[in-house]
Amino acid sequence: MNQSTKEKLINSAIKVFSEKGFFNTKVSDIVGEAGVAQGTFYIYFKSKEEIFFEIVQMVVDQISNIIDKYTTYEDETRRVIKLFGREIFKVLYEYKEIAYIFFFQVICVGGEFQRIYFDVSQRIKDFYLKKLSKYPKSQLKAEILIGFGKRLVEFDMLAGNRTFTYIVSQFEDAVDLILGE
Amino acid sequence: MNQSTKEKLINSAIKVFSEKGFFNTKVSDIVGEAGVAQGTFYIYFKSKEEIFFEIVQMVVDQISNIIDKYTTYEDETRRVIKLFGREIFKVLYEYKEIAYIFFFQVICVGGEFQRIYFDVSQRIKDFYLKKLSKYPKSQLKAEILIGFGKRLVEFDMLAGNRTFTYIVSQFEDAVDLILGE
Amino acid sequence: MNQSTKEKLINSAIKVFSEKGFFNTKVSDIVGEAGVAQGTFYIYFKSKEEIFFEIVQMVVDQISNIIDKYTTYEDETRRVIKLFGREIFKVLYEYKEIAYIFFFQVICVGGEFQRIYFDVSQRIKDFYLKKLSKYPKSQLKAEILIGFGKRLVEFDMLAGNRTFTYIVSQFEDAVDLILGE
Amino acid sequence: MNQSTKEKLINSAIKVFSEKGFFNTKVSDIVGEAGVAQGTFYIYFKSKEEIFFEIVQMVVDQISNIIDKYTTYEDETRRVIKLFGREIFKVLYEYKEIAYIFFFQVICVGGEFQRIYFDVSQRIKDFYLKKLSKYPKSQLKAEILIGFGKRLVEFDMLAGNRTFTYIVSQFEDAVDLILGE
DNA sequence: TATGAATGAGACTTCATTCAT
DNA sequence: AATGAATGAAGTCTCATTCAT
Repeated sequence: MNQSTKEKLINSAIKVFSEKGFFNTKVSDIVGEAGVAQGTFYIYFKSKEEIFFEIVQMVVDQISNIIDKYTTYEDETRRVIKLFGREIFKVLYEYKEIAYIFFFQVICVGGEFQRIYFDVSQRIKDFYLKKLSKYPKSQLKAEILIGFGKRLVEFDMLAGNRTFTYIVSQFEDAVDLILGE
Repeated sequence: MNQSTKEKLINSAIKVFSEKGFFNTKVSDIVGEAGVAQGTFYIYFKSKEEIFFEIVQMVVDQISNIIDKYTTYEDETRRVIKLFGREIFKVLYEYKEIAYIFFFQVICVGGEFQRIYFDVSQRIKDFYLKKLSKYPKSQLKAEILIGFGKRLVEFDMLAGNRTFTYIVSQFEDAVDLILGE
Repeated sequence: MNQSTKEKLINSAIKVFSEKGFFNTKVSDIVGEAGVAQGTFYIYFKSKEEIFFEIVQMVVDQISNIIDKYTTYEDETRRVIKLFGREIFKVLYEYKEIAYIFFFQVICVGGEFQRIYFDVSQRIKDFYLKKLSKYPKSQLKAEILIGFGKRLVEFDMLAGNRTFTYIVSQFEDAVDLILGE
Repeated sequence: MNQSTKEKLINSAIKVFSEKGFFNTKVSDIVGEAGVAQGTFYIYFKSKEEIFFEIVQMVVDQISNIIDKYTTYEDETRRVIKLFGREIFKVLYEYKEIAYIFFFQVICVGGEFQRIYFDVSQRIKDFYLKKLSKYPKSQLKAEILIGFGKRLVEFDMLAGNRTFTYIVSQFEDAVDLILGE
């Protein structure tokens, strides 16, 4: 079956938002890219904010799922964290454009989006904290891991365009360094 | 002496940009806050971009100076890095609103601003790299330090409103953890 | 038997027009109320104007019939006028929503509708004139009766929601006052 | 001094509203008539509703003043009512276009405007009631006078374009007929 | 007949920028 | 330098109407 019109709009919006940013994107850019009429947009979305929200929600949901999955995953800490990281990076790598939007646009849009961003961030931190609870300086280590993870996404994956393998190996090296050994 | 009109405009712009973000700020907000007429703005700035640029340049200059200062500063690595960090945090702490703009707005505006942002980031990384050149895994350690530093600024200083002392002590702990001991 | 689709549309349109007015009513409101699809509307009506026209025509026809009936009705003037009034009020009372549309919406829509409105008004006036032709100041009395009748409809029946009996008795009192006794 | 821009807009709006009605008037019609740019409209008025409101308020104020003036005016009832009517008609005659808007547009726009319309109507009725309080059937007579007055405005003055003298003499005749003699 | 997604013209509104004073 | 009214391009959004199924 063909892509539904709504899907076409979502995909076009992802493309355009990631190219020009939220504020520099006009609804006319999105419909132009999708090849539908201006009015069609408003059948599916109340506003530009709404389609942006749906897109952001996609990343948030994916990340949430991974957090949930590994929160209850029983294994050696170091292993769990590495697997968790690998999976997060995999999703973000696969949906780079959406990841770009999430990491580089969400904060600026303000309003509820800022909250969503910090919320996800907090949940990742809580995840690390829980896993590291038996380690000394768990708080500090959690912060370092999350800071480095974000750095990897923003600079190596999105801006630097490094390979997935590189990202993951960097992360694993960092885990080893921080957890000792 | 009184603030010059241009200074008034810059200060108002800093306030408003940091409250509402670049795109949600109207020139009329800036002049309203400054208490001058709409037209006066264009005597001092060619456009909204230009005043934003001047503000961004203020942080960039400060950071650049600190980088330059410590690049040629000869002392034990760990000490240099800690002093460097302390000074960076001090400036950002003092000019929180400008820091907010730099960390949360610059990337979204796009165009040359994105370049400026990554440029500063790169120079800090080069600084760390140079200082850590004798350490094993210097590349990784530099990345971790910079990622954690940014995390401290964004989450603890700007979003979380922690004290300056807290920020600095966290940073120093991280340096010790990462450089060993 | 079931209401035909066209009847459903007419009835829904009457409801919605009388609630929101012609201009504030969307075709989507009408079809929504009727429970049919948007496109169905255009099978039965060329445009929003056309369904409005059909509705207006319903009142106009009813009033016309009553005028015709009493124009050739031979009896004492006072009696004829009272009976005529009673019957007009009865129809309007029964179809309050349509009456509302006729009295409060038709003039604003402009175009041919304004003409229709003044046309009906003129015919009622002619009716009164004819019936009162033997009375002194027949012209003035006709005008007073028609002005008062309209007032009764607009303020007491439609806006004020008075009973049918009240309306009629007011009208009869006025007839007596104006024709003497 | 020249007409201020706001005055130009008000005058153009009066012209256009009275020609095409509220809903068929576009802001672009008003600014076109006034010879100013589209954006200029929004310096002075928040919306089309707002300029309409200001115009409606002009009639309401004038009528209110006349009501106030004659409410406390002591003289023979018949004389007071005739003078009151004459003055009301004079104002409406002088500002026919605004009167047209008030009598033929206000009801349709809905919302607060409907309330304003019925409010004025009620105050005129109260005025008549007070003046006629010593007369038998004062309620009925008040209603008749107001119904006829409105008829005169709508059909003779606005639609029929009769002279001011004609309107006033009709009204005075009606007063005499209704109050006796 | 009936559907309802799609269209696109056209309205409203905002706001960076200009310019005469 | 300073003003602030005016501009108009550009964007958002609505909705009557069409049309393929």
